[in-house]
Amino acid sequence: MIVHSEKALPSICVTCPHRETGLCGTLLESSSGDPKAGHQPGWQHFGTARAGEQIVVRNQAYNDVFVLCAGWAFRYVQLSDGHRQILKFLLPGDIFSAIAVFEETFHFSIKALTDVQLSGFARTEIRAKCAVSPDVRSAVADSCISDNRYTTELLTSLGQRSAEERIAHLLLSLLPRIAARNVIREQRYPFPLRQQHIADTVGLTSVHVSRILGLFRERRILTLSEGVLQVFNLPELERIGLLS
Amino acid sequence: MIVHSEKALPSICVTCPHRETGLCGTLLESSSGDPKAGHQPGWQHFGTARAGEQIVVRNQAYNDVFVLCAGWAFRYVQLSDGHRQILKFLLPGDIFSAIAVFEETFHFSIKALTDVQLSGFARTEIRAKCAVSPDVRSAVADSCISDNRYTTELLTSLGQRSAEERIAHLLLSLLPRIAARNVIREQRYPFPLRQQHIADTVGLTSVHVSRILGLFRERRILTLSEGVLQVFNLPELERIGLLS
DNA sequence: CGGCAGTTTGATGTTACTCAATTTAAGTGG
DNA sequence: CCACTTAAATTGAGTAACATCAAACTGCCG
Repeated sequence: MIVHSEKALPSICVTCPHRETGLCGTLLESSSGDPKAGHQPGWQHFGTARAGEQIVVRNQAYNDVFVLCAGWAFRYVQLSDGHRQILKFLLPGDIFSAIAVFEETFHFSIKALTDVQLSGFARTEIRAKCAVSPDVRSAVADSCISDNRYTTELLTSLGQRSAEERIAHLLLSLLPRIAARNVIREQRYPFPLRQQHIADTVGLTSVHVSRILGLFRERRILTLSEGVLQVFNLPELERIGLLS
Repeated sequence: MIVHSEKALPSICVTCPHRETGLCGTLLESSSGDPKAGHQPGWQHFGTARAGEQIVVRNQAYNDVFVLCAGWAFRYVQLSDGHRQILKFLLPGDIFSAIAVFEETFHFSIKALTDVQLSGFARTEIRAKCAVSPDVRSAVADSCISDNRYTTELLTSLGQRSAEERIAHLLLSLLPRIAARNVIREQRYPFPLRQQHIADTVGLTSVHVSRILGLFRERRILTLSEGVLQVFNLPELERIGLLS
């Protein structure tokens, strides 16, 4: 049930910041024949944030639709008792939330996991483009759909699966997304999550996550340390985590 | 964090079937000045299903966008080992899935909880209307947004909350939706879910759900039997289930 | 009356949490 | 390069929450 097909890659903004040649993906391309025409000041901005910094505050109003250009971030909900549910990890090219095209406020917060670069596009502009360009429309719709699908999978994982299965499933869901953005050699994936992040995603404590990862290591399935996830036995990992 | 604001009521199709006067909501209204003009054969169909019947099969292609007209249904994912995750309960007026406007296949199944009546609108027609009418566009967007929001809440509930809290939260999320469609006297809500449905929604066993409901009954918070949910102590239920 | 689906209850088992101590890793400043 | 500090990961022991299994009970319908 893992969503493997990431539709090639979201072509939005992956390479744009600080590059003369950057085509800023569907959004900019669609605005006119010339990609650069999109880079008018006033409706598009670049920004950066340090690791750990909160970028988006839940229920606060924003006039921009944001896209992550570099680094990792994550959507989450912070509860009053200190608990935190992480909803999704964002990788370069991901829209913070496709819903932002229609709504001013987010129903989750967003925090930078690593140092990040991001772009903001004025909502009014995007809506205008949406009305005109089928490409933009379908880019937004696709993002909405894949969000929905992913959330559903995670929900199913939390509701019906054991700790091992949830963690395996989470890792499996991230592998293709990482691979789409990095050259992977010897099954070594750049992986900036702390065990606490995994715990907050799959609804376990970091202590328990540590134990499960220890098990995976003992069984020579994978190791996770120093920001690198190395997978030794992918079939076994899939056997554990590929719910269907 | 409960989504209390249901935007009055989705006005789509609540009253349409078998009624001369039925205005079939935004979709039909928008098509022309005359609501009845929408009721052309060929692009709109009515249907019924018996309680327990599966209406939509996951990953199967449909040409219609469905709306529930009467009765209850639910979205779910059936796993190979017999586990089932229920994603959302559908009440009269609910679109089966707003995503269906953009995609042919559903990433979940749908089953009738009670006997139901439903309408199908040809996707091509809806897309055409979408392009033309801002009302239809925003109706679809709203449904997409509220789906996303609801799924996120349930996810957070499963990931971070105890059995009591999850069940209380689920009930609280249903109350206003039921109240928007029924006259409620003495806090008695029509409530067709079996304990197994609750269990499959919040990721518990039906045995455990029974125990928790027993506790709630002992503490005079609520009773649930014979298709009726009666709430005695709403503030207490909210104290338990209103995560924030 | 018997049968069936759903609920309740009890006894027991397992999973995952909590608390706390220890180890490891990564800086930081001398 | 080495103490010192700090965040993260690991480990162990005890506990709480929830699952599992099985039996009994309820209401309903033929």
